[in-house]
Amino acid sequence: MRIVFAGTPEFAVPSLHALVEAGHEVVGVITREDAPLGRKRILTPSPVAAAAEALGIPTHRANRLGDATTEWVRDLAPELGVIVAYGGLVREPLLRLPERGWINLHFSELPRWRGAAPVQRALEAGEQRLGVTVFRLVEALDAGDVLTRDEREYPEGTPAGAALTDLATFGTAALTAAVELLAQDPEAGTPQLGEATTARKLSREDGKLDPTRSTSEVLAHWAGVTPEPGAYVLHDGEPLKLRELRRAAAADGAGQAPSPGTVSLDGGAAVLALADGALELVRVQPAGKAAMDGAAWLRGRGGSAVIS
RNA sequence: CGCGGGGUGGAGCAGUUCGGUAGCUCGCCGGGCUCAUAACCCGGAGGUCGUGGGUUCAAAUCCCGCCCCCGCAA
Repeated sequence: MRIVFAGTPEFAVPSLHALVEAGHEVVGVITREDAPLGRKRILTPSPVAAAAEALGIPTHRANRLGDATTEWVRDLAPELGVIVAYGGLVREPLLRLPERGWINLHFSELPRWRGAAPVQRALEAGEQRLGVTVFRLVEALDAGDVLTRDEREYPEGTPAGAALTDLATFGTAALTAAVELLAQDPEAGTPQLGEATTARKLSREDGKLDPTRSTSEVLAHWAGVTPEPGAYVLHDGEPLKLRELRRAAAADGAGQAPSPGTVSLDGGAAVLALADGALELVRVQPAGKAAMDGAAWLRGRGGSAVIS
């Protein structure tokens, strides 16, 4: 099929590759404009732009899908539009430009977690069974008829970054299957059933963990915001990023449990006491410092600390 | 010139305000104790204090330049 593809970050790249490998004619790629990256603000093309160039596919870079983009797409005369994590909405008249419309690979089991950060929000909510849904794009956000779906289980504490990377590849099967489906039946699709929830974009404040909550809750919260925007707690009023966390071996029940928020050395590991258990701070990063072992950080603080 | 923190044996820190013997918690090496241990005891190696210059009898510490790392912001 003659396809125009829209996507931006790393986890949209496997979809682009899958379409090409499935033998489809990807005639153009839309991606966000090159953005200044890092402290040195080096202007960098998006991962999808880089992938498209490597494949020899012409790109169109825009931060909004407006008239210029619509004209560009019109000239390509695609049969189908495929969008994966582009970072912007497709509206009329661009939406109805391809004969068979647009489809989107979304990283949740729609109608749950519509929006910008489905994997992060699902993990944050403690879900470990994550899904992908390919659906037809309509004007309302993530609300169109469903073509294909799939799902997969992840171990507790799987960070969002790792889950997303995995789903990005896992989801390509559902994507290419959906394209097949549309090739055979242009009217394919079934309405989304069930209650819709929204996956709001994460801000930096969303990364603040609460040590007064349960071990499961804190671990799920950590997983949802790792590596972006990054989980942190406060120590002496300064943020302490928690790069790597895991459940600590159960302490012997005999001793009095330290109050939640207390970090102490236990068998060479930095262990954070919570309401109903403890987590090991495997790797931490104080503000202004490079990441370091949790135990090393704690030793440099005299062997104990209190965070909030 | 966006704001800010930092660079001290292998790791993490203190020492810098107010210049005057290189310190702490670990790790490492050797020995001891123990049924045993990430426990304990004894001993040891390892540092041009990021870098270049300046001030001084004397600089990790004060002054100036430069390099590198990181947290924010974008």
